Amino acid sequence: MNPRLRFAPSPTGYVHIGGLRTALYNYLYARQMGGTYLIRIEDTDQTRFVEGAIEGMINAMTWAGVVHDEGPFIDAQSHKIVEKGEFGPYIQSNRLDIYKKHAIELIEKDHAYYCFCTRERLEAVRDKQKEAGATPKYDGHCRSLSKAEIDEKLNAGMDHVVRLKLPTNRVIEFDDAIKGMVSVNTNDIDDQVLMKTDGFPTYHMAVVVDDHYMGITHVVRGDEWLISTPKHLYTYEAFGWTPPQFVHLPVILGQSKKKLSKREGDVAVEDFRRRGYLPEALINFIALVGWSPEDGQEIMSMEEMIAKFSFDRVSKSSGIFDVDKLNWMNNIYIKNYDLDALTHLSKPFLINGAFTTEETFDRDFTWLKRIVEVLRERLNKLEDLSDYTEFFKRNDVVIEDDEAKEIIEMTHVPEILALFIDKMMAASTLDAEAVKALLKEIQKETGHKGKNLFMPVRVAITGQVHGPDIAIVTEILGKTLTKERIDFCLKHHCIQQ
RNA sequence: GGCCCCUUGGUCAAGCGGUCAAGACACCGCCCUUUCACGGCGGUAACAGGGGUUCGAUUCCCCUAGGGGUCACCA
Repeated sequence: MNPRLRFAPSPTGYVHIGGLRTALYNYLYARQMGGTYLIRIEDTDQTRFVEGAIEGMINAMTWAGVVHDEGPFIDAQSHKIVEKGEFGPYIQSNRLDIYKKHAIELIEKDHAYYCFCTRERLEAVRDKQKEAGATPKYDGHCRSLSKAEIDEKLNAGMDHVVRLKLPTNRVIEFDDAIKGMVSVNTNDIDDQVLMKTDGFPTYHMAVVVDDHYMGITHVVRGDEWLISTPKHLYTYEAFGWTPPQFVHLPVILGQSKKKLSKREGDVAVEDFRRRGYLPEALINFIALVGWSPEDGQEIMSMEEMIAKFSFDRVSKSSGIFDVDKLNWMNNIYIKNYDLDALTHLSKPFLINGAFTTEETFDRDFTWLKRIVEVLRERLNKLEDLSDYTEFFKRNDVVIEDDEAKEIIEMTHVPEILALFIDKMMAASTLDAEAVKALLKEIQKETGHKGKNLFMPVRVAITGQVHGPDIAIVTEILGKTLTKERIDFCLKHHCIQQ
């Protein structure tokens, strides 16, 4: 059978980093098996729908490189959502008739029943159960209504839901691809609401029906669904359908060992994109939270992950999202990225760092590329470009700390700087090599060398005691800017002899 | 609280009865470097606890503890 997998998000906002991993694992397996990966939108809760969320999610997934074969896509021309694939509609709110028809089928087969209990009554029942120290559970009030009673209430137009009619005291067991054998007694599960008062299905109804009709062979989803799987299994049985293979993924926790949440920082893939994480790095990293390949390789392309992925190497326990390691990995990708492409990706941060503007970017491209080239090895994320180039934004030189202050105040500094300016202005070309040669000359002429020579120049130009090779910084700045800065420094920070 | 799942260094993780218990991130040294970063070399650091089974348990079973999930007309 041709494997078919799906990622089924609710359009309630952004794509959570955990959702990205779920989608990725679905994708990796589908690709490895030569199967199909599709996206289905689970928008059965009208109250939680967020405008534009579907588009946002599709964009985010596309950016990450986890691209689906079927489901909703954004049309390049109209920017409207269009569906591709034979198994649609892929948006659940467009499938209401299907769910309704199947709910009725279940009722007719006596595997589901109408329930007319009001929310108030249900709440009261729950409260009473809780008070008595029992587990809250539907009390089965409407389970055995007579045909006449049901018809009467229905005809009277009473609000109702449809509930699954679970058998009592039956153990439902299944073999999860990651967790292994899991068994739950139906006595511990509720008669799940399948159809809501508003005519929409609940998740539990919709997944089963959709996964069946969309030919889903492997349901790969978060751990939070593990407990409700027996309900789904029973529903498959009630319909007489063959259930798919279930694969429940461990959750991703934040640094505080709590479920990764907005409170702890970035959780949306859009956030990582905005900070200048490369999609290849983010994907590579997130794949490794909960899975590792047999050969232990850590840096992997999508193709390599597709080749190496397997569910039986996915961890059973939850993992912590370690930003330090993500940063390390992102740096590796940044260092090895195609320089032209990386420079383009760096555009917003270069603009922010005041190297260029929207208008001048193309004109300055070669120069900007050089900047990215010399800075890339120290970037954890493209966003850092703004920090590392902070000093370029100013026309004055701010002495960073006491260490820098001590250096710039040394008595021989004005002499060196004056010489440096003279020689620099006289130079025909000012590339890094020329600057080095020129510093060499100063060394010969003044006798100052090593730290005593290089550091004053560095501090005079940048105000800092660290940073890229000073010759390269000079090359990037050019004659005019370098001179301006040194002049400023001589005037304001140096002790004149 | 009931039910279900999980438990190797600070973190990600190899391991699937016999290993000096890999590797990576982070951290700490040293080297490279006329700064920083990169890179190279090295180091600190773990099988939650208790019972079994076995010639032998990190590995299999049970109990305890801890963590997580779930108990909605949310997904």
